[in-house]
This record gives sequence, C-alpha cells and structure tokens, in this order.
Amino acid sequence: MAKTRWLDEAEQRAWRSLQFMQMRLTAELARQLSELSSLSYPDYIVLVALEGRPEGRSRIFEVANEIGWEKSRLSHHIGRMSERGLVTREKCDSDRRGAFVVITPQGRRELDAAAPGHVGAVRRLFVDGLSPEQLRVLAEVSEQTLARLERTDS
Amino acid sequence: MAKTRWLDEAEQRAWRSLQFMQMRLTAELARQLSELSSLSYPDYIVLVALEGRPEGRSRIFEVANEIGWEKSRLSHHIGRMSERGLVTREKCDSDRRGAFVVITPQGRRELDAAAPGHVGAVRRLFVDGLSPEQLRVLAEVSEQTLARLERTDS
DNA sequence: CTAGTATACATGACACTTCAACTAATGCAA
DNA sequence: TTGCATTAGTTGAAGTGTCATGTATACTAG
Repeated sequence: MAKTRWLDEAEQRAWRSLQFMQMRLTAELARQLSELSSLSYPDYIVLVALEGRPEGRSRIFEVANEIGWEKSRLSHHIGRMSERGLVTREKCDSDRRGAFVVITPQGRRELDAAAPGHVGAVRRLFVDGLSPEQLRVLAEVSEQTLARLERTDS
Repeated sequence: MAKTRWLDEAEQRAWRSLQFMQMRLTAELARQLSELSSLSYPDYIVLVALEGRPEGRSRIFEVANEIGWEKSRLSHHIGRMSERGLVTREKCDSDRRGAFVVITPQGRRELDAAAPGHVGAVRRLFVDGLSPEQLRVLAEVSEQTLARLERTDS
C-alpha cells in the first residue's frame, strides 16, 4: 500500500473553498426561498422539473433522473408535497408498475410566484459576479468531473 | 418591478452542472467513506477539525466556524458521536457558558484508518483530474462568491 | 411458455437537520 | 451596580433523507 499523497496548498484551497461556497450558497438560496414563498428549495427543484413537461406531468423516474435524486427520496418528497396540494400522483396505464407526478394549479402558482425571486438570488449571489470565462471553466470542470464519476463508480 | 432576467444557456449550464457535480461527488465520497470505515462524512469532517488542534481539543463554536455548521446541528452531532465513543465533551473553566469537544483515542484511530481512503477518493474523483489552472479558477470563483455572500446577507 | 432478472415505486425505521425556544454566563454602558 | 444585549451551548419537535426491504410489473433467454 503506497504512502498517502495528501492535498497540497492549492488543492486544499480549491477543494475546501468549493465545499464552503456550495454550503453557504445553497443555505442562502434556501433561506431566501422559504422567506419569500411557501416552497422549500427541494420543493422548488421538483416543481421546476415538472413545469417543463407537457401538461406538467412526468413519470417519477424521469423526474428522479433529471434532478439526480434517489427514487426513495423523491417518493417521500412527493408524498409530502401532495399532502400540501402542490402535486398529485396518477396511475400509468402503459406501464402499470409506474406512476406519474403532476403539478397542480396551486403548485404552478406557487412556483411562478417564487421563481423570479429565486433566479434573482442566483444572479445576485453567484452568476452575475462571474466572468464568462469563469463560467466556462466552471461548466467545463463540472462536466469533466461528472463524466469521471460516471465512469468510476460503475 | 422589472421583468425577470432568466439564465441564458451558458449560465444555466454552469449553474446546473455545478449543482450536479457537488451532489454526485459528495454522495460518492459519503458512500466510499461508510463502505471503508465506520465513519459518516459528517463524522469525518468533525474529526478532522479536532485532530488539527492541540490535544485534539477545541471549543465547540470554533469547530462550528471552521466547518461552517450551525451550532445546533453540531451539538446534536456531537451528542451522537460521543455516544459512539468518538469524542467527549468537557467543561470550560475560563468561560463557563462554553464547552470543549475532544477527540478520543478511538476517534483518532478511526480517523487515521479512514483518511487515506478518503483523500484517495478526493484525488481520484476530483483533484487529480483537474489542471493547476482549473484548480486556480475554482478557488478564485469560490472565494469570490463566498466574499460576496458575506457582504450580502448582512 | 417460464424461470430468472431487472425495473418502478412505496414504505417503515432510523439517522440527520432545522427551527424555535430556552438556560446560563459574559460584556458593556450608564 | 444594575440593566440590557450578546454569546455559548442545549433541547425537543418537526421536517427531511437514507437504507433495507417489499410488491408488482415488465423484460429476456432458453
């Protein structure tokens, strides 16, 4: 077993500050969202995924893929959201194991109400502060890393 | 109220892929950690913060600052960790509101056992795949954004 | 066909996090 | 010195996420 190669100064700095940024940023976005609307950040993410689809309806596993959640987590969350009237479940005829989630009119209203404030915050706290070059590198790094993750964990 | 400026293609791409990367990366690191050790990712973070200090002891609020957690979360987590023998709480004489957390010998052993694998994973999945230039931009972006966050949320 | 495997989703128990109090000690200003 | 704001930490309840498992349906090789 080879001796461990610890992170050097520059690596530490990049890794640690990235973690911190992500933590603070999502915390702030979550705070902002639940202050100006009745939606949590997770609620928002689910609703955005639904809104983009025809009739605001999607198979559950498709939503899970799009937003990158485990299906169990999504299932629980849909349960809670449907109790609050934001979405409903519907049976699927073509594949009878499956199910649809559908955004309700109320869900749409709350999403539409929350969206401008949220995007505004993403701009103010993140996007608008970065140069096109920085954005490019960020996307590049993220996509590169995601690709590597797919390969690795087989 | 001005019309909302949604994110354009490049902005979307950077923002979304960053979120995804972070999600997948921490998920994979957490998985890897609890597969090769008995520590969760949060456990690991707390222990690393302690190990760096003289006698493995630190005021609770200092740990909270260093790792960026809310004090309530840390308090609960310390409770669970001390039940498992990883840390202990100690009274503080100089400030009698306060308390110390101290890493136990067992905590140190489990950390030492887990660390090489964890750092290895961080390298394999992230750091080693990036150029010095990419690392530099990443740190720059993160630190810039963190600074902006401090300013904004007053 | 059919046996075995993979997929879609749900569920319950448990672990973790957040939120809103609450206690207690400290610091500071009049 | 007294009073008030601040800081350190804890706690319980409610919200959220994960893990292992269960059920039902679909797919596929033989």
